[in-house]
Amino acid sequence: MRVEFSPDEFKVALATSVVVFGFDGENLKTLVAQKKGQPYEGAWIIPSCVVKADENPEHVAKELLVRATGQTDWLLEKLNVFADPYRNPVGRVVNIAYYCTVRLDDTLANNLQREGYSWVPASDVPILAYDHNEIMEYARERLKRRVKRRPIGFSLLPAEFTLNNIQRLYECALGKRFDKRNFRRKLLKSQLLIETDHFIRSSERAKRPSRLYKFNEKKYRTLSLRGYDFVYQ
Amino acid sequence: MRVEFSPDEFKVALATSVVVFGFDGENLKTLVAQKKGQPYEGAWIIPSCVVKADENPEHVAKELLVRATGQTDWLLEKLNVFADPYRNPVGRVVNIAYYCTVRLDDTLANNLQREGYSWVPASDVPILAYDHNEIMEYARERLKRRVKRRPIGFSLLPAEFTLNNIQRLYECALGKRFDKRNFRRKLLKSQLLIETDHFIRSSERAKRPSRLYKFNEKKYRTLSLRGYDFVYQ
DNA sequence: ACAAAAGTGTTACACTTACACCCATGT
DNA sequence: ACATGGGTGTAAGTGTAACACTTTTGT
Repeated sequence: MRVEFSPDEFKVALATSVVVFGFDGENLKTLVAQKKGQPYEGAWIIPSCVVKADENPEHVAKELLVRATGQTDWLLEKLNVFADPYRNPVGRVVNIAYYCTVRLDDTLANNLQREGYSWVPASDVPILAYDHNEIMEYARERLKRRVKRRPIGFSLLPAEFTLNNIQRLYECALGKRFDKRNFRRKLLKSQLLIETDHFIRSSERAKRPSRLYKFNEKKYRTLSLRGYDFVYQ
Repeated sequence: MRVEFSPDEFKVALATSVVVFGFDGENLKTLVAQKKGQPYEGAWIIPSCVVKADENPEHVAKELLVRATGQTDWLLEKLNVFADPYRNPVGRVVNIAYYCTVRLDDTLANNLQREGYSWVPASDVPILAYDHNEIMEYARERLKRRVKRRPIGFSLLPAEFTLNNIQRLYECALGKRFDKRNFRRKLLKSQLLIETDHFIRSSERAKRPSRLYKFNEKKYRTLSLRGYDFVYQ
């Protein structure tokens, strides 16, 4: 068991990647970028950044998102480290990956487009450079677990949403279908939703408008404190 | 988004730590070591090791365990990375942590003692150097989740064990008590146990011997393949 | 009027929980 | 005989899953 470091052991570089998930009302999306410069020029990658030896990877990841979107309130969660010796051809680079969820809206989409990012369906991610598909897969699993265990879904939805929206989101995130009646019953029983007086038409073809709900944050905080878990599986 | 590395960004060192859990039939234990040399001489730490820039951290972690115990079949699971910039006073050291479970027996205990390791109760870990208490806490949570979700408990038990053993193990790992009748019913229904014809007396004071069971690995493999989750919470 | 999606209840079954006594054995 | 932990069953309640029709609205 050797835990002393000699100077020539400080030879590793750090990178950070952030998997961002968004939901457009229909499908779950994730953010990718196109790599400039060698190696892998033009290849798709997860938004990523070099971390210098004196930097905090989470800060660097946050700054990356702030620059890309102009938006400042990012709640990142550490995913894991990806550290295969030969994952990067230029040398030993250890990647510390994060993930987060975001409310997709037009301003955000436009800012990102200007910066060269694209949203792709989370269920159909292209081949990515390095080991980024592995990181993406890991993030996907984490999202599944989070969605099952707490009402994280709300961070992907607009402030007001329909029960159909949230059911669709859960179906995308977990990759299965739910019975409408059972889903609603369970969700409403949790008291995490507040019924509003607003209605919206889900599409051109839909005639009858559907009711909008909002997230009961106060209730959620109370439930969390008591160790409540949402659990939908 | 900068993903090009300049040579002077390869300045970070890697370490790996392995949290090892064992169960002695009564209590859940974890392995600690005493640090030699500065800094933190004599402090308790999680078994840890330097990872050179061309090494695979999981291999290094495995070798550490092989050296310490003489035992070679280690199934490590990556926990996470611990990468605060100032977690190590000698420079930027990024720690990639693993955990594993082991059947505690006398040979193992003796080998470890010779190497300067000690088992401490998992519920009462001393203050550790660096951010090792944080790593330990993280491992503890992971163990909880694993125990809930799959019959990982068996990897902590001897080949044959009593229902009281396994209940005690679950109670230690999850930090709560279970009703004996309900616990047994649930466990036996899962068909993951095979009843043997062997009996053992749990202690000097116990008069009636209790029946030994063994793990039904075949059944488990079938169930796993079908996406079965053990789930005890 | 019709097309489209919104919304709504009931029943059977499985699982969970709470609970207390007799049994087998060694001393 | 008694002390010790080993072992067992039942009933009430809760949650889950399967199932199809009516309502509202825009065109």
